[in-house]
Amino acid sequence: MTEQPTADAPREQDFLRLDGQICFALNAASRAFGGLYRVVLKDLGLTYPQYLVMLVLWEHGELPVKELGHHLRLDSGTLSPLLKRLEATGLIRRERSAEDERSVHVSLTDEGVALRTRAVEVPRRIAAATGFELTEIRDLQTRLNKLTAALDAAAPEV
Amino acid sequence: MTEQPTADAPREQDFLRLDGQICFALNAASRAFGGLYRVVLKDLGLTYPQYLVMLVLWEHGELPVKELGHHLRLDSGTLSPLLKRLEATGLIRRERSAEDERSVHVSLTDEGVALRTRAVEVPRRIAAATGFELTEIRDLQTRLNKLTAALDAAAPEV
DNA sequence: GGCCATTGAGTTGTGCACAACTTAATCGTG
DNA sequence: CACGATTAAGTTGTGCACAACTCAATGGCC
Repeated sequence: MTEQPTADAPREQDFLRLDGQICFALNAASRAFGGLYRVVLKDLGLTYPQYLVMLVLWEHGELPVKELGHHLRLDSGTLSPLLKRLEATGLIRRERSAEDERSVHVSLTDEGVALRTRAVEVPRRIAAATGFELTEIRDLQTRLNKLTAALDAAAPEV
Repeated sequence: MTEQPTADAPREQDFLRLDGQICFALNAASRAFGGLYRVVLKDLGLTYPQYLVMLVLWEHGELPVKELGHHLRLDSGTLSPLLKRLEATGLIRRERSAEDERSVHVSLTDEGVALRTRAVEVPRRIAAATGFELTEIRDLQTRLNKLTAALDAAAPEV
């Protein structure tokens, strides 16, 4: 591995510079989005993770917690309390499955279904705020998904 | 604005699909990185946000909390307890400034300085795990920084 | 000099992420 | 059928992110 002090191959000491860390750029962008969503979602009475849960339910309808977690990459440790809060606000129902008593099915209440019509505004408001072209967004998204897949694949062997 | 059902201009109902949300891709990638760092940083006894603080201190030396927060986009509400934990592990010192008693200066202990030699491994192990070319990483990073800047600029007016 | 707005840290409360664990239901195999 | 392994959800504990707040120090301005 040849390492010369160029833009593409930084010197040894540069590896620990904060502004050279892709993860920090990712983290910062993610939090910046969070701030934006917090403002936009306030009207709907949702936090950002709660909004993601609602997206999945609007798209797929009733689902066991396990499936929900698969879509969102979240485990029951995160979802259980979050779903309880959503149930408390009256947007979803949680019911033990009759066929398999281990599993809990999550479904939308009428109120939860109704919220969708108010939520269609959200993506457009967010997209407008980024000021990015849609093609650029899609491209970025493709790369990020590739990156996530690579990280997931690498995780077990690190 | 013309909207036709092509790949670049999805139909109305597709706007609420989870897999169409750039923020989710970002969020997922960020958490996937988090999992990787958790494993790698375990040896150093650091969490990922603590590692970021150490990066800034290794790069800039002694800094007031305010400056640290500026680099990391974090406020005192997040930093104060985090810095206390780092102080408790003996990696940093926190000292009230003599010139301005409102401000607290954060500096590295000998132990904190020494940790750097063990940390130089981290970025390479992470980079290896991504399996991405360095140029691709840099490109992605540039776009993310642009995105973050756009979001920050948009935030006040949303 | 006196007064008030501003500033920097810290505290409190809420919610999320995740590891480690518990509990109960189900499955598989002899 | 019995019994150990597996599975799904939930609980507990730690740490981070952030809003809203407190408190003390500072600075500006009359």
